[in-house]
Amino acid sequence: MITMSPRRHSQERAPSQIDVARLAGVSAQTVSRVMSGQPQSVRPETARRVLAAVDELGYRVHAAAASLASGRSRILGVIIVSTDRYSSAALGVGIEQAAAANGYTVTTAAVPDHASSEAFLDAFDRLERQGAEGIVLGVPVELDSPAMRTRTERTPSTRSERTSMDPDAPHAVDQRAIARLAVDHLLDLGHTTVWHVAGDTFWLESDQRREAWEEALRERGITPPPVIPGDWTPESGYRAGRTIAEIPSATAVFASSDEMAFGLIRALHEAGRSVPEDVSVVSVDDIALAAYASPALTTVRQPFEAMGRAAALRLIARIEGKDAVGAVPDVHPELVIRASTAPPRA
Amino acid sequence: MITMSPRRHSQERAPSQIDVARLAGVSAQTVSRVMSGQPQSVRPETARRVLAAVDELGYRVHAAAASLASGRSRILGVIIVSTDRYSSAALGVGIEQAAAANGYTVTTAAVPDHASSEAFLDAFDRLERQGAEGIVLGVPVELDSPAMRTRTERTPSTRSERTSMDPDAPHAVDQRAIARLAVDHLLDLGHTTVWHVAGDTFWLESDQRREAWEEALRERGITPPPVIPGDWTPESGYRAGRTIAEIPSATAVFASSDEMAFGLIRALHEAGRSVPEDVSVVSVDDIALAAYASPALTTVRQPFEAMGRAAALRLIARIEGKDAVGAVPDVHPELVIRASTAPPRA
DNA sequence: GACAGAATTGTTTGCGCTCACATTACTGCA
DNA sequence: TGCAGTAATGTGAGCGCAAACAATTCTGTC
Repeated sequence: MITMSPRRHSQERAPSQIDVARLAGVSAQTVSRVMSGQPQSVRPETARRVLAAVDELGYRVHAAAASLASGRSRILGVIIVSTDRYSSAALGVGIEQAAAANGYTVTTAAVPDHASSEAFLDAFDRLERQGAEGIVLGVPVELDSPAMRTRTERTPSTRSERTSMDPDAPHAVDQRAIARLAVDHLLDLGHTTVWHVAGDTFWLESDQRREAWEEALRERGITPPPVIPGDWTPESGYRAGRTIAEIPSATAVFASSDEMAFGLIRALHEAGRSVPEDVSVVSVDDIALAAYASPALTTVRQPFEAMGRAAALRLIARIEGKDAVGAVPDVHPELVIRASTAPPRA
Repeated sequence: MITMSPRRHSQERAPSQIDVARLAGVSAQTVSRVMSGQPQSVRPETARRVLAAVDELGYRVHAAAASLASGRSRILGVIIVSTDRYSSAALGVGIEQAAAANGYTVTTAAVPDHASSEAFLDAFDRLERQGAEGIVLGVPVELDSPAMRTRTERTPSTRSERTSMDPDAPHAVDQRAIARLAVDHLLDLGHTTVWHVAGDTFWLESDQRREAWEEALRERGITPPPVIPGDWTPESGYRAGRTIAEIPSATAVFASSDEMAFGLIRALHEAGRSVPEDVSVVSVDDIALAAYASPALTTVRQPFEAMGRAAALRLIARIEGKDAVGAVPDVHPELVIRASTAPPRA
């Protein structure tokens, strides 16, 4: 049996810039110039020779060395919550897309849902240590603590949601608009009030939607009914549904996620109340399965991929000090009317 | 207005090992020893002084420099398909978990679904350039091409699925077992045959399940009906459902994903065929919403997180030349019986 | 055909860290 | 008390690359 060193999986040292330079008959610096790709001052003929040598040797730039020498890593960090939730996944896809399109790599640090701020700071530190030039905060976090403050001053970061601090963050969707779209739709249908199944209060979005729901109701002179708590999951939606089923006067519900709407509707059906005949339901997200619920969900779509792309793009622009890195996509929520809403029974 | 350099977001250079060493009154090497954490030969008192200096200065190891000097990056690469599909997300969570637990960082490279092998090789190269010491292949890919071969020889990689080549890969779930679980359940219920809505044939799993489905049928002397194509999405399940609705003799269907089952059931209902009274449906995955379909889905659960953890763990073990990095979790599929299956009508 | 100015290429240096080895400070035991 | 042996720390070098600057080759112009 052949013994081999555990670490070296290649037979010999990987080719370096110098090997390429030697083979192409140029200096290492010229190789560097060719590899960095910019239409720099290298004669086409020279570049061709270098590229040929690169090809022959299978040379690859050593990112760590380049990063050390240049001070730039072109790494984007992403802090995500370790769930398989649709929204996180879609957000990640968008971030990755925008990063790749601009020559950035993304490295992720997952934290548990409801992570302590220590866990969060730790994730941040891990990304900084990796050399991340910017960090997308895909998790709710207190930015005002001294510890966070020093960090965000040091390395630029963007949250993927909009806070009350920067109400106009153009890359995050307006949560209040979401609630308003949902409530107005229900009210316009003729319902006299709208109940609300909130998302996990750990997330900023939850409160923002709840507040906007209350506000929309009050504006029409309606006193908001008590909030029914939830946590995004279908299970919590189911529990909320059992509560609502006991309230005969409830004919319209605004649920803060599609997944909760699935559970909610199931509970309603089990209690003999049909949707939308007895109870109308509007939810949020428009996941792939929303159209295949029974009944198909009327929901406020969030363009998650675009949100991810927008966040990454904004961050890259900030890192590079440019005003724009191509157009930052629009991230407006949109009401998708399907079959889970109807006018109240006469 | 204050102007500031675009790149430097910190006021001055980040503290380095030497700064810490100076403050603690030790050599840089000692700082290195303390930072690398192993219970090396450093007096507790010295370590304490170093740590205090680290804290005061806010020092962080510069991963790129460490990587350059040591030749080890402790980076795990992951190639994922850029969809928000539940399975990819959950797999990613598992990988990230196992990586973090072993001191590895993960960096991702997304490729479009149905990516060309060029796109795939490109993703691989990007990860290698980042210094990934191992790569998890979360995407179906031809491993036998010369280009892939040189790459996988150079840097260890693991696919997240099981191939026919290594039927015993202990970290990937046995797709044939999945199909068998589904088919046997249906047949045992008394159905005379089982129709199959396949997943996207781009994915290895699809074919493996289809083959096992055929085999299970033949073993009981049943000639398999034609395969109905699908691509994992609820839309494709819906199309398949319309096809099946036209076949009065079809009373049992094995759909290769829960999402397709949602579409399938919807189509069946629209055609006036009820589930499970007229048609029984078994699917695969057991996503969070499976229990909230109408009817609740009988499905073969795949432990995605565990699969991800297992893949990462195996890879790390390979990188470090160890036999084990803690226990590699079990990844057996499991039939979850809910409400979408029943005996055929008398 | 000579020269300024630009285009192209080369040389030197050091990024921040860990490795391998050298040195010094300790311990225990005869 | 002294010395071997070990524990704890320090020293020099170099990982692979890009920045800064220097040197060389090209233009085009009169």
